[in-house]
Amino acid sequence: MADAVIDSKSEVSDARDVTDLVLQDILAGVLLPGTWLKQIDLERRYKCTRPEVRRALDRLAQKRLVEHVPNRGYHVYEPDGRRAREVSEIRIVLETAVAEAIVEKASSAEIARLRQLAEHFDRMVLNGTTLELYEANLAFHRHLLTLGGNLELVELITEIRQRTSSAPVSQWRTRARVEQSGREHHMMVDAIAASDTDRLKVLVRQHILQR
Amino acid sequence: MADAVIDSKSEVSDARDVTDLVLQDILAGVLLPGTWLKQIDLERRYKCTRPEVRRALDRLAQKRLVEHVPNRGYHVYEPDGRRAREVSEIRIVLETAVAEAIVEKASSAEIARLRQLAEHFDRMVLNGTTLELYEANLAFHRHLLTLGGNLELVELITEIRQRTSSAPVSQWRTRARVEQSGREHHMMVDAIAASDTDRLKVLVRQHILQR
DNA sequence: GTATCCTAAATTGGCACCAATTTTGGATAC
DNA sequence: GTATCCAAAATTGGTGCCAATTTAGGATAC
Repeated sequence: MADAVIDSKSEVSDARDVTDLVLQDILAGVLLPGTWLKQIDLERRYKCTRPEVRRALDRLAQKRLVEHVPNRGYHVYEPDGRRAREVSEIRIVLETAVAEAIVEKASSAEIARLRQLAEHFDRMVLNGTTLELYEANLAFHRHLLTLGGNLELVELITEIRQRTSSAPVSQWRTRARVEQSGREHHMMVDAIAASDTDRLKVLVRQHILQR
Repeated sequence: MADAVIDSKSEVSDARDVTDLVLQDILAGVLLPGTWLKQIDLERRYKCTRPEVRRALDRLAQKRLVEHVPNRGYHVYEPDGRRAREVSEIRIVLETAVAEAIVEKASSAEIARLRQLAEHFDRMVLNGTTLELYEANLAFHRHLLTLGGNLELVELITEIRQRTSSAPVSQWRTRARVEQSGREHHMMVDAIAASDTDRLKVLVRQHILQR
């Protein structure tokens, strides 16, 4: 992807994978749950070819973000309360489990970096798009988990995070809630700096549940 | 260089998805790590079309069981010690976490069913193929996890189990080890029947690590 | 006026062909 | 004898076309 960044012509869309573009539009709430993703529309919307569209849809179906109905097409999954709850449970188990390793291994330099990312999130709350906010949040949490030392876990959580974010707009709509998220980020960094594992665990649990 | 072995006899049914067939051959050790999966070979081996092969390869690449090198093709991933260790860690965290729920919710009927599956595994140790043994093991663990009540977790663990089973043959080679697995299954069922959560957790941890 | 059937448009999904890139084998130069 | 370069073969990956299936619209019967 590094070489693709240099090539910033008229549109970024040619360089990045179509799958990510559709994914982001689903996460951003542009493509609402239940919407039928007609291949001809996606083809035009993302300026790409038919096979690319099909591959993207197949990948999203594998990730279970869209459902495939043979000879009918693909449509965005409806939000599933049970699934969302179960994914939250899984995230709590995994993310509180790494809390110990994080407190143990975090150097002051890495804590400073984490603080930077928390501040970047705050800035995006004030003057950033929904997508930028989403990515700032993701960056913070990815770096947080990276401190645990289990890279496979970082990827896994990043993956399952996308799994139930079918209605991020409604979840992130209220400004108060987003600002609360920002404060919690800083509290987590504080807990790490203070080597307070138990507090970090409580914060992580709350942070996942409150959304 | 060792190319994909062409064996036109092993075709069983057109009904199943090609992706699963390739997946099973990788898990069974028929397609060894490092093997280049030439599209023309797969096409003939599984009696399917070129697009089907491509979709299967793309899906396996998403699951990170094969690596895609542009204009070169797809090859089976080499076993990665670090990754295997990290996946084991994740599995321990997740599977010990559901231990409580399992002990709490398991009815006598479901415990009996679990016992059946453990016994089925034992039979496959004696007179079953590597694949049948693998599936009997999977069936036991899936039912075990199902008792926890978090269906999303069942799917997730099933998924990450496949993620590092690139060398199941070497892992499962010794009969003594497989028989030990069978005994551990029964010990786990015993612990559930006795409502001994802590013992179940210890057993689960050992079971994951010993492989 | 309503329900049913039938025809036509639209969409999906598979198939075959072709261009682009890489690898292999051999010939040539040193 | 060894290394380098070039040409031919093979493989990947994209494009366009067409068949199969579904849906929408309208005509007909009751």
